[in-house]
Amino acid sequence: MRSTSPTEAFPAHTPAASQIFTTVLSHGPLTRSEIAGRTRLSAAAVTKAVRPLIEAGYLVEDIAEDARQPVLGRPANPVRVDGGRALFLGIKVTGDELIAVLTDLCCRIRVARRVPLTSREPKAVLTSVAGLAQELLTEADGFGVQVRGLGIAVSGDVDRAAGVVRYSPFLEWRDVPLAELVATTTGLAVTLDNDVRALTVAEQWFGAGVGLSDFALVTVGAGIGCGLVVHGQVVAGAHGVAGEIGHVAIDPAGPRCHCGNRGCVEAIASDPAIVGRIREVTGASVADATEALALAHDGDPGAREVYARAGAAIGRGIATVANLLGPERVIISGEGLAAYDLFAEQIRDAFAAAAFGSAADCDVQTRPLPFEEWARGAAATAIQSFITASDAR
Amino acid sequence: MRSTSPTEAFPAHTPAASQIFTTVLSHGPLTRSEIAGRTRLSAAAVTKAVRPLIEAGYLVEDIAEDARQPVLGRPANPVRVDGGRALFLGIKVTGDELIAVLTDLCCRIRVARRVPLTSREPKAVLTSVAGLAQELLTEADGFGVQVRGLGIAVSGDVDRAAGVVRYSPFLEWRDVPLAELVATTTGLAVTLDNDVRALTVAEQWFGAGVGLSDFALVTVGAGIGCGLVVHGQVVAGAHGVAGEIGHVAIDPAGPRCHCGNRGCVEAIASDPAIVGRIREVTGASVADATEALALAHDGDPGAREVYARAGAAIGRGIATVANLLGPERVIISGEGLAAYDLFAEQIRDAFAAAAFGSAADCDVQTRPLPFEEWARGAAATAIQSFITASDAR
DNA sequence: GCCTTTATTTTCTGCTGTCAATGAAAGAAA
DNA sequence: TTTCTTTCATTGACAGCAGAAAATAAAGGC
Repeated sequence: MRSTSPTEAFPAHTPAASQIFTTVLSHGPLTRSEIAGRTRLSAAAVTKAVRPLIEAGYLVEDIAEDARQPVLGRPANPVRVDGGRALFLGIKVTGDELIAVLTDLCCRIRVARRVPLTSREPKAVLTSVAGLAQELLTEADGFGVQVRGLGIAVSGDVDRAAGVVRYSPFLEWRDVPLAELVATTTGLAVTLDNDVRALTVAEQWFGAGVGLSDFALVTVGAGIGCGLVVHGQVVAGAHGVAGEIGHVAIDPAGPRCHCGNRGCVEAIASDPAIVGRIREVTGASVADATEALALAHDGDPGAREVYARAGAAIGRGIATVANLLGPERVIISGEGLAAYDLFAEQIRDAFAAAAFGSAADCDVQTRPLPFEEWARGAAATAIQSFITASDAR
Repeated sequence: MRSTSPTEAFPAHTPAASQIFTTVLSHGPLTRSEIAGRTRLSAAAVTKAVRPLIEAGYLVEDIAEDARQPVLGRPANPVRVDGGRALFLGIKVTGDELIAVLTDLCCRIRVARRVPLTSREPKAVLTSVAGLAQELLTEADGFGVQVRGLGIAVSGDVDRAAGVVRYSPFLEWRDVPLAELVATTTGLAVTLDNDVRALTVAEQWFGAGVGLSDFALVTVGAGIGCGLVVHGQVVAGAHGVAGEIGHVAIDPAGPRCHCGNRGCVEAIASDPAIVGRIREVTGASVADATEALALAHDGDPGAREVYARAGAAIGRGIATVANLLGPERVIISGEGLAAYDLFAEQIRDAFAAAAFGSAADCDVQTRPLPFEEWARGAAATAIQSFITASDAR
């Protein structure tokens, strides 16, 4: 009794149904008339599209609504997504470990797992991924619900449509058709995407990007990444590269970056850059970001100065994005956010100084990023694929 | 017998018809089956959508096709847009003059005019614009075809949907509802847009951006501007600001910019910046861009160096766009292109150095920009409005 | 019990785009 | 010359989606 029995398709064949479902998915319980208003569909169209979704169990009516204030007229009947109706897997592949989550249809994490990666060879990674997927599928059996898809997130140049990792520096891969490999091994519908884009999808559907047609997500940590949503769609770039805020050069006199250039944001504000610079400045033997952070929190002026410069670099990078795209919001996230108190002020100041005109009106937010979040992003892409799969266009 | 008699609507009520028309407009003569292939519609749908467009005279069949090579099967019957079926006006408003063109439906310029602006007061500008429009309307009478729309392009923060100039530094305007004012004065359907975005629309529909879903247009001249097309749509920015490549800061030690920041691309590579810098470096009394150019072409090493630096700045700016958006193509244009031989190499070198990974695969082109081109962009927005006006969604 | 108000559903209708068959205009073959 | 083949184009039947209007439902107030 595996939970991966033959997949029945998601019953949203029309654009309207698809749009309605994602609206409810993102905006929580909504009454039919609210849905009609948001989607600009007629109430009749909503009713018709909602019915099969309820019959299939993907939507449920919230009947027991106690806390509603007495209003005039027939009380509205909110509808919400039944998260428990389907499960999804998300796996983030890094250079040295796999992070996996089992989520429900609302992308809430049910189970999380982490396993180290012993080899970066595609074959070995495939085996690990398949093993981890099997493990989570067994867990999923306990919920009595099918797992309907597996999302995989890999950093680097990833072709989602083709399911191929074109080039991943961390894994040292070129043109690995990972989606197909994992699909044949696990029997699941596999969606492969770039890790930052996957996180952006999660944010767009389930996070701080809900309802926005233009926003940016900036991740700070071992690298500096950026996912962009323009016109309501994640930007993928004509050549597979987009959102490389880490390699936006902000200072020709800055430190050399591993990309060969000088003064990239990543060469100033990534964890390794900060650690290296602190070592250089203070002479202390700082091993990693945690120690660097501790030193700065201890009040070491040299270390604090390094963080301040990093913050300024990030702020300038964000301002560049804002100047070019004019997003409604920028969400800053990532492991590097642990040092937020050390560079928050500089980010804001540098952003405010470098943002041009009303680009400065852009709302800059921060969001903590638990380690499973990357894997959750992968799961979000799987959910997205599942929902839009049956959509003709 | 004014050519602005009551406007009959464009007979493309369905998305398919609209899509088909714009495809033919951009890609020149196409047979019905080619249209079906490009638009991914069925041949039947094309036939049905094309008929009313032919009946209304917007499309015509190219019957006299002599140069066709003998092919098997029934000869294809190409269809093209009858440019002469409708006329449009485009007016670009700068700080000290108006540039106006009369174009046909294919955005080919029929008449061009330039008049100096004596005052920047909204009222005075309105009078000048209306007068110029009337003048061109009279010209249009000679063609015996109606003028179906007027496009106005203004630099600064322009809200196209509302038809309002939110803020224009050159004109020193704030919240001027220019579209409505001109519409009531001239009786024409008026489309108001930012100048660079207008130029981008022209490029997208009639220029080097045809068929591309992601490209950037960079204009070099008195300012450095950038129009972006992402996912097939011109980026407008959530707050009305987008494409401000001129205020991307590339060097914290660079010259101060009028925006208050340091090292903006515009502070290094705009005409005034170049002129100022050449004066500073060479001590020569250079009055304007033309003299600066002459000096550099005479071989003055100081002047040439200034142009080289400008080229490098532009190249870095373009690389930033490419890193963030991964466009398929970047089109460089603008009056500043007159100096292209002086900085072409630096643009390419700086771009190649600063573009990350396959972002460097982006095709960087240059296109001369005659002075009427800005006004033609305005006309293009009017054509766009005319065609999509009847489109329900 | 009736009215008002708001939410939802039903019924009907218009319209779009697809399918499959048919017509048209060539060159090729008999 | 006649017939075939090939490719384009057109036609008519049809399915399906979404909108409009009207009906129905579910409250609260009187």
